[in-house]
Amino acid sequence: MTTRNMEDYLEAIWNLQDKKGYVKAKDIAERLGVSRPSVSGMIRKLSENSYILYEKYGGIVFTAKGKKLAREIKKRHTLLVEFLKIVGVDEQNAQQDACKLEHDVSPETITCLLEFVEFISLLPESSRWKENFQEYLKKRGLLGRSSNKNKKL
Amino acid sequence: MTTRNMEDYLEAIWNLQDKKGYVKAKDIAERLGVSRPSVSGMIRKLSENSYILYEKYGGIVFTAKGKKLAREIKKRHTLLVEFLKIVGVDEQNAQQDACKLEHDVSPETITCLLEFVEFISLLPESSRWKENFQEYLKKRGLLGRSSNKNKKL
DNA sequence: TAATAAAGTTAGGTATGCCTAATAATATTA
DNA sequence: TAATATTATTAGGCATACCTAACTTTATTA
Repeated sequence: MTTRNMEDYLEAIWNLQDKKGYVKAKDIAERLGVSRPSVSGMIRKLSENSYILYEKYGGIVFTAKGKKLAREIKKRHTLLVEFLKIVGVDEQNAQQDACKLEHDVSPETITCLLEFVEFISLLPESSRWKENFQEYLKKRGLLGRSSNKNKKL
Repeated sequence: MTTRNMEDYLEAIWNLQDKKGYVKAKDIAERLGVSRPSVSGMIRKLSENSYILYEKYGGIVFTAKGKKLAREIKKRHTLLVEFLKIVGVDEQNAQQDACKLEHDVSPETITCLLEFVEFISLLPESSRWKENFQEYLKKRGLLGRSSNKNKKL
């Protein structure tokens, strides 16, 4: 099994690979806000569990297993962000929350959220669902804020 | 600050208090699927942090601070369950997922979900939003299953 | 009330994951 | 190429949270 932390590292590695074409321990550390020794430790662990290939002082490459998992995590993340935006969470918060939530959503819930997002996107223009919801949020003064921290729970 | 674990224990205590009128370490252990020594440790911690009042071999009582937090956690949980059910997650999965998700949702997202749930419940009968969504799910064969584990991510 | 059972605590150990300080390897550049 | 700077690793420790085994306290009941 993978821990939430292993998933975070895998996702970070995936994103770095995507963005820079290669992955350095130092960059992982920066991205996750963690010390380099922590990264070293996790790299060993991910390597021992065959999610990545690694040799000391060498480069990091996904195994098939690791790639598959990283891709799933990434998809989960993207889906969550999409969903959160639909219900009115702003981009930045959506990104942050997705990172935290993505470890805990069950496959059943993932499926439901996926269906929900699709359903909304497939609604005919005439339904104006999104517009109505946005209207509703606006009326309640909840749109276009960067934070609602002080709102009632 | 509270850890995710402290929150879980506080919620368990809240629920037991609610259901039985009193709280025994043994019941907490059972509810959380954890050993009695683990409960002892956490009780000490919660007590040291003034969430509960406790004396060795005695009863457990919330402080004002603890009660406030426990109530918030509980509300968060209820909201998440409500929301998950709206998007088609079955009761049991909704309960389980809510337990895991409730620690990570930001206040802003909580607010949005709350608005969403309210918005849906306030829709006029004529909109038949829920029915349409259920219809959609049914067509895709996703309703009334106990699990969708094998569905695509 | 004395023996037994149930509940709670302490002691000691495991695993994850983080940190700083010190060391080793690789890269850079003088 | 030799000195320096960068990057990565190991060593040693801290905090959380869990466990089992042994012990203590409280409750039950014979």
